[in-house]
Amino acid sequence: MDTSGSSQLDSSLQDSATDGEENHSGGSPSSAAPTQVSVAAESPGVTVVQLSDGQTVQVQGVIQAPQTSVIQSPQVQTVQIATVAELDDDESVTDTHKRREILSRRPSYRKILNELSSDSPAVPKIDEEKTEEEVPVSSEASASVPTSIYQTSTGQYIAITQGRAIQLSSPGVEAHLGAQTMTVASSPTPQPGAAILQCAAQPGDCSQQFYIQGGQVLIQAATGDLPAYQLRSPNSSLAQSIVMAASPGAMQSPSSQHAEEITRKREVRLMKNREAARECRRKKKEYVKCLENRVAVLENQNKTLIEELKALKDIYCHKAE
DNA sequence: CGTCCAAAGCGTCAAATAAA
DNA sequence: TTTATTTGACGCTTTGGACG
Repeated sequence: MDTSGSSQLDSSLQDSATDGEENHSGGSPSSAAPTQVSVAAESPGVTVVQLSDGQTVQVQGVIQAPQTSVIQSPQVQTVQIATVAELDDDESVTDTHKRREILSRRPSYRKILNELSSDSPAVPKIDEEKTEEEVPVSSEASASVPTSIYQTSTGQYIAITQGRAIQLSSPGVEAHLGAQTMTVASSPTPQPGAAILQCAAQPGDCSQQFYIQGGQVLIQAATGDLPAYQLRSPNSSLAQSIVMAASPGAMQSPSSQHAEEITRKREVRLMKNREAARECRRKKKEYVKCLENRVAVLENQNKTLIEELKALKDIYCHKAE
């Protein structure tokens, strides 16, 4: 009777967790070893969670149990905890500020998910640099056979051919006329000095052909008139940001070069932030999924415990009669 | 088929926080 | 202290479904 209940609890927890995992590509954080906590429902909508190290936190609004839990189990419930939402209202500030205060106190998704995955090597760490640009795609129309094809996050295709030619294809980017020179500081390649990239317009289409000295790999490009790129050495996974040293075609005066420098820095900053925002949203979605999984697990757990309690009450009342 | 609307996504800014 | 990173907020665009 009671054993069936607990086994059902285990299986339901497992089912719920694996159901959620299907949504994650690289493995769910919820598959990580759980943090040992004890849970007590203090007030409706607020759950007080005692961590194993004695720290007490409040989790708000995860479970809205219709009944108050009355089970005083001798054994500590083990659940996984994803985050702590510390919600201290302060009437002395404006609503916007208050909201911002609350939200800004929230730990980063990166930290939360890293905590969840810290004990499970199968779960990839969040801060690991993703190399999704290195997913090969079908070879495009190129005169020489490309040895590597990369897709940037902006949808551009970069093909590196055997002859050290880098072809950048993007429907949205106009071809730059003339040659572009990019300087690379502290190149990891054996080649001394700066790497030179030349960009020549392809008359037939909007693609660009880059010739690179030193065998480095262009791995990322941004859309826009003044893109920023990353170079990666073939024998090193360490990417380095590079910048356009000259705008296409024209030599410039120092003042306009300064303006160009400012514009370029801004472009690089915007591109970085763009990528960061994208990544942040991805983390947030993952985090929300993780919480939803946890809600499902805890709801199942609550339901099972309520049923168990009811059964025990029945037995007790039967004996008393 | 065109219009409306809600949801989702994206880029940017700004503030908070972390790291150097 | 300075610089880099993270993330909420805001406005805009895109997308998909409902409706006439």
